[in-house]
Amino acid sequence: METMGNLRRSHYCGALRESNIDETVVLMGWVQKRRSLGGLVFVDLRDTDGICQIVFDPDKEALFEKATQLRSEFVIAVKGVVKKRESVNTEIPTGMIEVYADELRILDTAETPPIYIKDDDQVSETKRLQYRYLDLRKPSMQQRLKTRAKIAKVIRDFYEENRFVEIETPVLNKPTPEGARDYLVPSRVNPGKFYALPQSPQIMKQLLMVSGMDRYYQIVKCFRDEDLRANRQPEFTQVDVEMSFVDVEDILPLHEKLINRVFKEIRGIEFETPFMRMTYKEAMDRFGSDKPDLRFGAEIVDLADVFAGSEFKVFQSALAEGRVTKGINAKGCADAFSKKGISKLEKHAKLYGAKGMIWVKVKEEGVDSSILKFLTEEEIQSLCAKMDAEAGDLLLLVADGYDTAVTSLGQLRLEIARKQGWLDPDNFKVLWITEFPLFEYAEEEDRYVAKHHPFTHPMDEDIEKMESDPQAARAKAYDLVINGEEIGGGSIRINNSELQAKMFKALGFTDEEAMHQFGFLINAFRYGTPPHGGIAFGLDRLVMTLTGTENIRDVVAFPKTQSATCLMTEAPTTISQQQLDEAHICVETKEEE
RNA sequence: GGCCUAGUAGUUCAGUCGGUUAGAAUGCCAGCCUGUCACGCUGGAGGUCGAGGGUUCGAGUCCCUUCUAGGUCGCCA
Repeated sequence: METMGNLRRSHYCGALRESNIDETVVLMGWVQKRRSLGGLVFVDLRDTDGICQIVFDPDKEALFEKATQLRSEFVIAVKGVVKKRESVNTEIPTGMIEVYADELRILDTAETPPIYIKDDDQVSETKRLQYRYLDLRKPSMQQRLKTRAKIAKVIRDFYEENRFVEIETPVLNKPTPEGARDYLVPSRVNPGKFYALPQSPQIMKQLLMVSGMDRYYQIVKCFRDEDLRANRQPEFTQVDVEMSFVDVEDILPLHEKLINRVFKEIRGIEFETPFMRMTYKEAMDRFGSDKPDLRFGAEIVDLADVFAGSEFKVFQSALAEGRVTKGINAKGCADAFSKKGISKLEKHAKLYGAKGMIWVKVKEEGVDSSILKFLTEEEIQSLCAKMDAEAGDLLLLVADGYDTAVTSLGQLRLEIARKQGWLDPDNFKVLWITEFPLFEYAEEEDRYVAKHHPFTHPMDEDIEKMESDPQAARAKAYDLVINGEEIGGGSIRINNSELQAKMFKALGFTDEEAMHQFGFLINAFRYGTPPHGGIAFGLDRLVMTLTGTENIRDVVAFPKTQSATCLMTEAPTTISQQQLDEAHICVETKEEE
């Protein structure tokens, strides 16, 4: 085995160009590929910056012999002279030149890697996660991690310029029964007691406003012990922000500047300001979602008028029972979905609670429909007019409760867009969703819970409704949505003890319960609290959007599987009895039945 | 907790109605090859068909159970 000795890297592999011709360089990296032509050996050398071709000439006998021993992923140092290539490779940036080796040191050998180390691999997620350190050698993975770091830097610079102070908040916290499940940490010195890892630094950042820190930000890990999704990991990174003496109109414009700065730096894109705003209600009405994807149309249309006098039972009973009839127009899709395709769409709608789905195909020769025999000519005319339908369009209708109808139609809209390739990853549509409901009814608990969190300020004109009509009370809460993904969200907080007490009461907390859970915050608020509010962005999702990937694992160096395990380290694991004893934990093992 | 998909060579996959010794590509190993860059040519090695049980003369294939990975609903204040 050889060492670097006095050799030191002079250039990164990917950096060499024709301007370096005749220079003597030292490169270090991994053997991507060795091509031996018998009398000539080529090596593609890879480092974090790119790939460069090395040539070994048989005239230098010992060197040549050594080069033939090279295998994939050997780590080597090469000293040589940059020369213009006899035959260029236009596929790579360094394709005009190559390095004629004078010296080769094998710094480490390597076993044959269990997965391919190239971007167009087809290796399963399981293998990639098991050998993550090899997977991360791929240029695309390195690029995404670098982009992630750059995004974080742009964000830090922005907040520093705007008088924000980055402050670290505790990782070991008081557990909160509200909200997501906590990850718990036992305290050795306090037998039987537990910390919780932060779901978000929410309360701490509000206390920093009470402290007079004025403007806080932090790029911080948060933890939620909930089931995973393509865009959800149990630990994730939040860009967490809080500001004093502000209202909604101060926070949104400032963060439009931030988003524009990030998109400009990373993608060269700037959005028109102010960003589009849409109320929660409008988003639900038009898109059946509080995170609408505006890259395509097919908006939800209310069809109550059209079928007011319908003979069709489903529409009749819908009308009678206070349900709604709504539809979307999938432009030009009449021929895109066969009987089977439409049946799949209906199945998709049913996933979201719809009891059924009606389809209408508009064609030159007339309409075809699953309920054709129930439709009068007048209704067809009226339907087509209302939905702006022309020949070639596919109309999908759902008659159901409001929530089910708009949600299932909103999901159908997305499913069709996916199938039809309407979702251009390089087309960005950004908007704010505002005026979220303050409360949400939790059926299993039979009470109202905070839609955002219990410190969210109601809209000034809706304060009365907290008691009189909780369902209708709106909050000073907002989400930033890009291409159907919730990128961030926040709210103005309550800064008045009386209003906070009213809020806890509306949520069904007794004074004792409120004091027990949030006493320190309630106490803090007694000593002068500025009006304040904030926002938090999901850094992982922002990076996903900017790098055009749909899976959060692509932007996290060492992610967890869907069952929240790490295939590489095999965390979590059982621990020794000694560790359990020290933590004062007794583990119950289920007996085999 | 529910639903859907997948699990066969190091890797990615094919494997028909249950029937001979489970195939391909790629990777790997060896030999040949002086301008390759998906190098080429020749040859070779490589399999607990995720695991367990069942049906059958016979199971990669059918049935049951289970594990793992992915997607999703619930969940994610």
